[in-house]
Amino acid sequence: MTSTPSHDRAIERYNAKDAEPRWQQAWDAARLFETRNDDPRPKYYVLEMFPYPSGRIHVGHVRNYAMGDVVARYKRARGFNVLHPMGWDAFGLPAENAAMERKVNPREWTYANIATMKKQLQSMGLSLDWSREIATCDPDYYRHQQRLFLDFLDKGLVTRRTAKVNWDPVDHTVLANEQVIDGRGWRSGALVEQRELTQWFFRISDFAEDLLSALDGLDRWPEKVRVMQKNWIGRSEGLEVRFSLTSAPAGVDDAVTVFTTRPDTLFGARFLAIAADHPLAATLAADRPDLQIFIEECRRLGTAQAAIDTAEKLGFDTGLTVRHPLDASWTLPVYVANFVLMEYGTGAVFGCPAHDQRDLDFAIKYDLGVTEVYRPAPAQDPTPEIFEKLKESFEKNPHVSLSYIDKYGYLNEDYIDFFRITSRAFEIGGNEKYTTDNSLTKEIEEFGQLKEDFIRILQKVKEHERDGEFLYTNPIPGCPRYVTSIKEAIEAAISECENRKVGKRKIQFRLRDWGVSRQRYWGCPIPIIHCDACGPVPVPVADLPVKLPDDVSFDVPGNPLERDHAWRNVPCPRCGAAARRETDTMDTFVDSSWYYARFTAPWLQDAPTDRGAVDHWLAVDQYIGGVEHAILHLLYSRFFMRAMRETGWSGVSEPFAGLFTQGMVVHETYKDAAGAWVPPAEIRLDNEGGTRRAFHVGTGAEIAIGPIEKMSKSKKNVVDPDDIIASYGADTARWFVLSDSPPERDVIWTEEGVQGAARFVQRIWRLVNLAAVTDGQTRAADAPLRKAAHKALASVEEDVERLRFNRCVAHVYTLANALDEALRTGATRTIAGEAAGILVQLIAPMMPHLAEECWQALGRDGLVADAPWPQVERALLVEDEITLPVQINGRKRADVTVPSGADKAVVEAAVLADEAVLRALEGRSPKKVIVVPGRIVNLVV
RNA sequence: GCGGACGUGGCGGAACCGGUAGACGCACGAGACUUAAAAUCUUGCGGCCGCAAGGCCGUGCGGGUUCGACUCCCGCCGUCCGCACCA
Repeated sequence: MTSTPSHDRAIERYNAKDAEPRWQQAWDAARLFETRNDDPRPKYYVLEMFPYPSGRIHVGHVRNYAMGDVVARYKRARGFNVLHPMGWDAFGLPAENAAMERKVNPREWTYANIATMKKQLQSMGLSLDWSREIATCDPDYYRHQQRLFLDFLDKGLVTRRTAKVNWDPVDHTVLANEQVIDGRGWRSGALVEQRELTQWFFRISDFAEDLLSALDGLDRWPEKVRVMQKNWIGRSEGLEVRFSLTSAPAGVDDAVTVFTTRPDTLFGARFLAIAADHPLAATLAADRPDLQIFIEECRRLGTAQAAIDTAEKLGFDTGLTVRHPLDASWTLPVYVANFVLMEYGTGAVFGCPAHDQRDLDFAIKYDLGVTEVYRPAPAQDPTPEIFEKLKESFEKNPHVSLSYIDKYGYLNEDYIDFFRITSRAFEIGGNEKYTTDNSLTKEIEEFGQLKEDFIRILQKVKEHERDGEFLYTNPIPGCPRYVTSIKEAIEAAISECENRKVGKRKIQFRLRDWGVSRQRYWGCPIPIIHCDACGPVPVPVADLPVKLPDDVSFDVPGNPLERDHAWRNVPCPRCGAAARRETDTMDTFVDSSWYYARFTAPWLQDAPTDRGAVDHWLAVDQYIGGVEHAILHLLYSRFFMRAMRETGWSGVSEPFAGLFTQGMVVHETYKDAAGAWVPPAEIRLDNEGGTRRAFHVGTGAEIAIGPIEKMSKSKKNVVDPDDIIASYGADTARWFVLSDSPPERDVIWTEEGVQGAARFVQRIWRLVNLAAVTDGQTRAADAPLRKAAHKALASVEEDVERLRFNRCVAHVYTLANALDEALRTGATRTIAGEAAGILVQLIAPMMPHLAEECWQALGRDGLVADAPWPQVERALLVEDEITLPVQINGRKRADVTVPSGADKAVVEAAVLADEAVLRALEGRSPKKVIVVPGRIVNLVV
């Protein structure tokens, strides 16, 4: 007997509003997500980047946490002891801005936001261990950060020095290099000024080499992020070389040191250029008003960036000259130039106009001349006669062609092609493809038995392709006149300079130390007391935390800590004399650099971490967050783990073994006739006849649909998760953000999409309820259903592991369709119930509340959130029969069905007996039959 | 300028290691149920030709390798992202 899913039984609609809080309470009551450190099961640490408590969560958070929750719930079902904590990145400027604008206390404002957002997150039904919740603004958190600071200081990982810093005139604070984007503050957008201040620095550059090389081991990080960090660290190898001044003015070094990655072009040097901030420039400017003016101008233009491309290269001739390090008879003029950066290398460069566009521009402008060092080897195309000769001779005897290479000294594309042809002719390549570079390498690897000569030719081809060939017109001593590799020349130049003691090999990094001092109130106080006699003295560990004062006012701009004399004036811990607290607080990126480690034992009172817990849980197995933190947060955290290792607080050095950067949630924009932005909540969409139109709900006026953009308050294209959860439920919202796009790409939030998700929630509910009571008797319907269930199960497993949630969603739909079909064709209750159970478990990580409700409807015991993951029956995944497409000359002409294990001969016979095949062959007999077992058959006629 | 990613129906996307292009969803069309609507169900849905069977074309463009190319190679075009006077 058959039943129609929708009609024969009245099933109440699934009521998310009622069910969701009920199941959230059930999970809480069972303390399901509280994780114990001593649990013997294998650990799995899944973490999403913790939010800043700005006020309310946004859909971006929903997407981020939904993804993390899928992983957490799945891994839990797979038998892992999962750590999935949540906290608050709670220090930062918005709290102070709110204090100034609304006269609220930053602490109260922050904690109120935390309360709101926590409620919102809880309404999403996330499997979080709230017992480990931390807020970085809590003294119980930042006291340990102060301890780490002191320990780092003790180990020499923190220094204090005067430095030119990026000053944000709007936020009244210093910014790290990483926080200056296009010369503007990352938060305020104000043009950054340069100021000279005494600052605390974390010596991240001490770890530059390790931070760089360890990137290779982070194979579960996106390539993109690794490349960005690699570029940011910016390692370059080269030479530091001294150009001695012909006559040094009093009070300056008698030489200018220059860093170069191209010492092989030293003999192309025509001038020396130093930065406007170079000490030599400063000294000279003391009694040179015109130079002083020039330097001022450079500074003004310096960070303005407006259009560095169009900015003219400007120089100022100091009148000084230097001697060439390799030939004292050469002298070169010294310029102050606006394109030289004091922050990189030594703040001085030598200009080689022949081989650098920028140097050439400068040399032309100031008439400094050009000396050529390299000239490309002359291109000699082989005449057809020569080519034929080569070919012929190779065919006769591969060795002969060597003499041609020696004789003509060139290798060009034709020649390379020639080798491909000839090598195939000799059947040394077999079926292998010949591509330019890889295959040549492969060739060398695979055919190691080839005659040495041949290998030599191939290698020479490769070198040619990589470096070109150059004639060294003005060679460095000890370097051949003719080079195939620039590297060779560079090496020669470095050894020559080292031999003559005018320079030394140098590895230069772009990465600078991390300045952490911030002239702000709402941050972690730096635990230092300044004493006139003793200098900066660390606060004794016993006196921690240095707590922020609570009663502060923001009536005047600037840092209220500086005005709080009661807080500020304290005796020196060393000598007891009157002293002052450090009033700077730490960059908030410090707070987020180790919170994931604190989560492993957040209850500890006396220490930042417990070594056992940290070493057990770290590295985080799966970290998920926005790509905007690719450099700042992720690099700082990597530094922090290393610093904590040095100070004994951790035994690991990489915090995040797996990293995933999810895309944004974007939305259409809407503009009314007056050009004002209209929020989606006020829009009614009409899709009549496939044409999308938007109307205002209130006025009915047509609204223009604009481009899809990142959700922003200014364009009002924002949807509030609370509204979505209120009208559709958390599961619908979670399902939608996981469903439409691959997780690393942006997802477009659409009303239609959300409604589709909501419909599916009801459909699952209906199907599961029908499966629970179906009285079907058609055994034939059972087998395909079981097969479909286990196929979906296997596919979801694979795709969750690879975080391809959009594909998981598709597999679930496919199983739902199969269950629907099976119910309609009368599958038995046992099998329908089993399949429905699998379906429920598959959706459980994504739509946990609905899954519980369904689990109950199926009469299963306990909570699905606590149920072990079902076992795939591999036998069901194997088909008995398989339908193979048959191609004739690469075009599909027929299908044949054969037993799945059939060997080639059987398949071939079946194909050649097939009617459709015979018809398509039109009496021709195939020249060749290609059978790819289990895949395809192709007949060549 | 340097580096990276991407380009597939009306839309989001799928297609494993080179083996039936368009899974799954959204939107849309036709139909059923309904007084009606919603919900639900059935069905169609890359383009062109055809009543149909079927055929031809089709994964940004142009070439190539292969029995066979969205996938590999060469050369273009376009979009997005990151870095950018880095010596």
